[in-house]
This record gives sequence, C-alpha cells and structure tokens, in this order.
Amino acid sequence: MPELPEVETVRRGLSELLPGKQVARVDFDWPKGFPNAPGDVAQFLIGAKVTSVKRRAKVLLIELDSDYTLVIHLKMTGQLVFVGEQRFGAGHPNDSLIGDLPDTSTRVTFAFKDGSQLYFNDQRKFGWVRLLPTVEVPNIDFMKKVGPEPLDDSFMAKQFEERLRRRNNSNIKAVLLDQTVVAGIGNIYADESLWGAKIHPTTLVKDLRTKQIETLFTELQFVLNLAIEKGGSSDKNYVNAEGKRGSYLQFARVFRREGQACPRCNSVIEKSRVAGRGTHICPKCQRLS
DNA sequence: CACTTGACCTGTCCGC
DNA sequence: TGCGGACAGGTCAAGT
Repeated sequence: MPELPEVETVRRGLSELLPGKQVARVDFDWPKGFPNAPGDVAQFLIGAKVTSVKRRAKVLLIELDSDYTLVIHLKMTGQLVFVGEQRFGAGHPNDSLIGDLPDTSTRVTFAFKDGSQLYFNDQRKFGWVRLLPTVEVPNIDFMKKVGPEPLDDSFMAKQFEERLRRRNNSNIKAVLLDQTVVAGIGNIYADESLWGAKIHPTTLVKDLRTKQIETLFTELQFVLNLAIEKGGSSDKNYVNAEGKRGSYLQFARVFRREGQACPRCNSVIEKSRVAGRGTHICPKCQRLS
C-alpha cells in the first residue's frame, strides 16, 4: 500500500522528528527482514545520530552521522511510527490506527537516548531494513534499476513517453507499476491516474497516442500531489510517522469504489484483474480503443 | 529477450 | 461456529 505519496508523507514526518536523535538501543528478532551483522549494528548504528531522512521511489533513507544509512522498504503493510518521550509507554491519539507499541507486528524497535522510540511494524513481513554505508546506497540493485522520480521538476512528459515506449507491447497498467520505468507508482495511483486520463488499463502502450500519454503524465502528477497533500491513502495498515491515517481514499475516484457511480459520467465503476492486480475502471470513460 | 505469473507473508472476509 | 479458500498488492525469481 505505501506508494510514493505514503512514503513521502512518512519521510516528511520523520524529517521533523528524527534529525539529531541519537540511537541508544535497537531491538529486533527478525534476521530475514534486518539481516545486518550484529557487529555492524553495534559499530555504525548504536550511538549514531540521525542527520537527515530522504526518500527514493518507495524507499526511505535515514542517514546517520556514522556515514551509514538505514534503508527501509515498507512494501505493503510496513509502518514507521515515532513515539515521543512525552508519550513514552502510553497510547496513541484517537485518530491513530494503532494502539500501544510494540505490538504483534513490531519487527524492529529503535530506542533513542532521549527516551523516544521509532517502531518498524510490518504485519506481512514483506518489508525490510538494511544498514549500509551511505556511499553504497546508490549501488544496490534496486537503486541502480529504479526509474526517475515522477514529481521531479526535471521530469517532463517527453521523457515519460520515451520510457513508456520501451515497453510498447505491454499494457499500460503493468508498465506504470514497473518501478524501472517510473518510480513510486503502485496500484492505487495507477488506477486513479488512468481514470483521470480516460485510458483503459489493458491498452497496449503502442496503441496510445502521444496526446494521451501527455494527459496521463498530467493526471499522474496531479494524483500524486493530491495524495501527498491528503497524507496518503489508508486502507488497513498505512499510517504516517505519528500513527495517523491518510485521507486520500475519501477523494479517490475509482479505487475501491466498484459498484459506485463514476464522478464524471455516473456509470457504475467496475473491478477486474489486470497485471495480476485488482483494477478499477469506469467502463464508459475508459473504453478500450 | 520480453513479458507474465508465482512466491513471499499474515489477517480478514466470504461462502458453506 | 468452524473451516477452506480468495484476496490484499510491492518486488523479485522463475516460468513461458
């Protein structure tokens, strides 16, 4: 569930909370999700201070003054929740999706010197945490292969089209979900942007006109920016760094709205499977050309 | 080589 | 009520 807007929301929250915090203790019993050697953790994480929190695609980068970086992927059900010293051991606010921490989904606990804590929760254990030398981060497989950031000022419709057309024989939804084409798009914002551009998700890229791709580019940026503004989409698991929900799904036009009226033409929204994913369309607005 | 499908996990929901 | 199966969807490995 965490796609670009959700991860960016977490990043913005953590970047207000973490810089300057010094790691005092790390508790984890999850070798598969956090495979670093205990020696590296002891030497480069314990005692280190957070310098900044960055994001690339759907990956969070918590940089430390030890010149190491915590690289974290939330995958589908991951959460990074900060509990400040003033709430140490206490519950969370009323608009939280979660209760007292740690809970049964807590995989890693980072405890800071001032008594605050950062919890990495992940119900389905798809996510992961790596501690890497900061200079090595760009060299890991994921970083080498991942495509450009869709909201970068330098990313233009022409480049978007050029990258899409490398996958001319695939359907557009599969290509949007391919992180090596463009970074950060997942199932929610693929469906939402395709609705915005009135493109059927199974349309082959080669059958799309340049004008349609330009519209899709505009709609994609609109949807991603709106979702960031709304703090992301919370279905079951996603929460921000303070444990609070995002509200984008209240504004969603098709995602999870099967059986409801299309806000543009009033037709009934349908759900099917495309590229192995639940896919939502308006059958009238998004005709297969 | 290009593209699609299955595996990784766990909790929830649905039908019988 | 209990149980089996489908489903949720990010990414990589395996399959076509």
